[in-house]
Amino acid sequence: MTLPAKPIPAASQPNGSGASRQGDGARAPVISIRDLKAHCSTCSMRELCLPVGLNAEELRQVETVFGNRVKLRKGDSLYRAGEAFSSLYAIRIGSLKTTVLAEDGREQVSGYHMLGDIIGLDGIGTDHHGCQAVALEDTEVCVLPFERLEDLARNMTALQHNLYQFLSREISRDHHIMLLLGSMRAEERLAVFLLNLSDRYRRRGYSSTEFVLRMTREEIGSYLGLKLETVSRLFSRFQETGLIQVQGRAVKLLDPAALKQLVGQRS
Amino acid sequence: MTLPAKPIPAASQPNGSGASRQGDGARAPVISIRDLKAHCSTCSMRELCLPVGLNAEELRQVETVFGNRVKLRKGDSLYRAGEAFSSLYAIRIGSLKTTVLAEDGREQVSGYHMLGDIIGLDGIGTDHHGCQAVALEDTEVCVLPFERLEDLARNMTALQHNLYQFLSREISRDHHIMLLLGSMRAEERLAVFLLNLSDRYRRRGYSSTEFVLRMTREEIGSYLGLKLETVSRLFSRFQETGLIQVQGRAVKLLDPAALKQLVGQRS
DNA sequence: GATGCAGATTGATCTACATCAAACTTTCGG
DNA sequence: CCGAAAGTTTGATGTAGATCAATCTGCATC
Repeated sequence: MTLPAKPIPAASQPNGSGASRQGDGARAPVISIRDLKAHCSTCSMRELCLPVGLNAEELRQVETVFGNRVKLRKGDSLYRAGEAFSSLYAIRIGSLKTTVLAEDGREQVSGYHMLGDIIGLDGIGTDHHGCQAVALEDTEVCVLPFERLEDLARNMTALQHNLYQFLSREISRDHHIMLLLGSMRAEERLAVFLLNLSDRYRRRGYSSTEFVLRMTREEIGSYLGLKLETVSRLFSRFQETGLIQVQGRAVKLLDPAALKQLVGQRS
Repeated sequence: MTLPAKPIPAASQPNGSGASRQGDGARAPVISIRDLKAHCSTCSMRELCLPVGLNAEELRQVETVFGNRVKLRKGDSLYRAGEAFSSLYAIRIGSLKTTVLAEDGREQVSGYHMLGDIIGLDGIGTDHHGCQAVALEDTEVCVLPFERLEDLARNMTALQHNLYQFLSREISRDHHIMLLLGSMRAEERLAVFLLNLSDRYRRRGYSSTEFVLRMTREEIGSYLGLKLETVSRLFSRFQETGLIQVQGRAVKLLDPAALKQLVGQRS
């Protein structure tokens, strides 16, 4: 099931550039690249990430524990379902999808994660990753060895609490996706998806009305419990009715209010 | 939105008896009933619950923190969405459903919890409960004040780890429900539901093939993203094909293997 | 700049499940 | 023990979204 590890030429591409497509699903080795140690104090995601609310001295301590960074190219797996769990990962740059798979091989996108997000949380309970994490573009994550995180949390109330909060928020998010999957029409699902992205981009200081989707129609469909054709049709319909403007993966929300209103509407 | 609190006559009914139906959705006050303090050391759910793996001395400490017990009658709410969060709850006797609700009022069952389960985990992240918990029968829970739990966890590695694990496992469970809601046919969903119950009853020492459902067809449907009529038809069909035997809420699994095989099958 | 291929769009048709409807059964308060 | 209400079953019909299929578009590689 697991492809052989394939080393990545260290720091071959500054992230965000037009790095060459890899897309072979290679496993990303956890490599420490020169002095690319995590530096939370200067990280732009400081206020959204795990160390939120820590003071300078605490930040310094946390940095000593937050291990190396890992670079991923588009299509690389950060971890796979079933692998031994040892670390959480904080996304510094880029984005990943996580997918769960059923016994019969069916696969479903269970999450769409962007910078500042912590992933790998579902591995704590069983000591094995319960899903696969795949980079959707060139991506960089900080490695957070969980045992050391636990140790540190014991003497740092704020960090301890942040950890509980991150886990808990993931649960809340999942509950809302369950609501979406269980009781919303296709149209509503896509609207919720777009509004959620909009909100997350806004909180990260990016435009909340113009962004580029990192997932294919098929991946979005999988995430929303729909088929790719349905997703495509909905994008077209939303464009026709003046709600959005779409050009492939590039989306512009023209009328977010109307999009919001659409949620919770009868057919 | 919140109904006025309504006191419950203390310990009017030994649990499990034919306690009179209440069903008015009354709010259960957190009452401490005489000396009904939690006693993990003698609790039958010790091995499944939060204190799993603690030694005798640790257990003793935990007991001092695990507050009072609360009794609920069928239909009572343990907490409601939006209420301030302060405690987790460990189910001692009985069962509860949790429901999330969308802005437009739509409600969906997000969980079906039985003895040994810890509920309220989604409140940690926001300091407010994200869902409502309603007793499905006469039920008793232990109150675990979260702040004191956090304090205790700082000096008790095993408890700290258990807490993280419980949170993480809830995430894994939710991911699997997302998989179910997003990509399984109605038949498969009900089969997974029944097999999951079977497994949970087995691990609690009850029969894994004969049990009584505590939810209505409508609640089961809501949980599985189906309509009550569909659930009812599926029960009938499963009975016709000899997979199960149903009599209202009483279910007997006649062929669990076939039920398992059904999952992941094309139409 | 040509070529190949993954991804996207759009149309026609099918179907699993929802919806509407009616009868039946169980539960529970009085 | 009766009657109302809640819950369940079963049938007839409707429909949102799936499936099948064909074409189109963009972008990565040579």
